[in-house]
Amino acid sequence: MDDNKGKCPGAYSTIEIVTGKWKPMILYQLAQSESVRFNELKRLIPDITQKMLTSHLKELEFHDIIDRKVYAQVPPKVEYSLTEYGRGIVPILSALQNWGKNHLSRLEQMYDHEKTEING
Amino acid sequence: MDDNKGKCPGAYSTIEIVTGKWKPMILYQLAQSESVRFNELKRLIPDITQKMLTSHLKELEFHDIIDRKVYAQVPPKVEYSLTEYGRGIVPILSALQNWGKNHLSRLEQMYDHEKTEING
DNA sequence: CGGCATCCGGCCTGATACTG
DNA sequence: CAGTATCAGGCCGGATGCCG
Repeated sequence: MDDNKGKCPGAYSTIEIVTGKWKPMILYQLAQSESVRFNELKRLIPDITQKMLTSHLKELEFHDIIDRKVYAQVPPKVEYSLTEYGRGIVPILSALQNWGKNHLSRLEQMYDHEKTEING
Repeated sequence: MDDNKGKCPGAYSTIEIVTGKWKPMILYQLAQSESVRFNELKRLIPDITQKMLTSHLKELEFHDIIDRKVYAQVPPKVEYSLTEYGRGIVPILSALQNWGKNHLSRLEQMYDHEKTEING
């Protein structure tokens, strides 16, 4: 990793890429299948707006994390998929998820503990 | 905010915690030593403002990632350190950093390649 | 030394309407 | 189907000044 005087550990580039309210879930969904169409993604992530989905997909494509394949036909068809490079992020997502799940159950435990104290 | 019927990976809780322009670096710095004082952190992260440092530290403390130890004395002294729990994040930071470094060197390679093509 | 309060600008996000 | 365009709001981050 970067030395101290270089101040910023390389984490930022990753965080910048993974950050965004929906990017982790987009990547997660893409990691589940070979390729996903635009509206399918929208269906898989109901709360996302088209604008956010589009812009995030664009960013991810720019960073060469995902691949965008356009079929010149009517009706239009666009498929998104993780690039070989993008698959390198999956383990990080997993780590994030594992930690997050762990964290959530920890929170629940603390909550239960509180309840127990109150009820007991 | 998490699960849309279990579809959302727990990544969010982690991202929420680690996200913030400076949090990764704060955690990184704290991971380097047993404990760090407020102004020391500010010195280690020159570009951060006091406000951001304070608020981020508060959030991290709230999430039980870091410990805040106040010495009732003059001049005041406050030390921050990773909690045992917080140390669980370090591997994630490392993964982030590794991927980030990889990514950066990849970018450099692409840049060099472009230059070569232009110059050649 | 280690904060907090206030104000402010910009980016991120979102709702809605339109296009090829 | 897969976007683009426009407008609006809210939160994040930054600068400055005050306090124990």
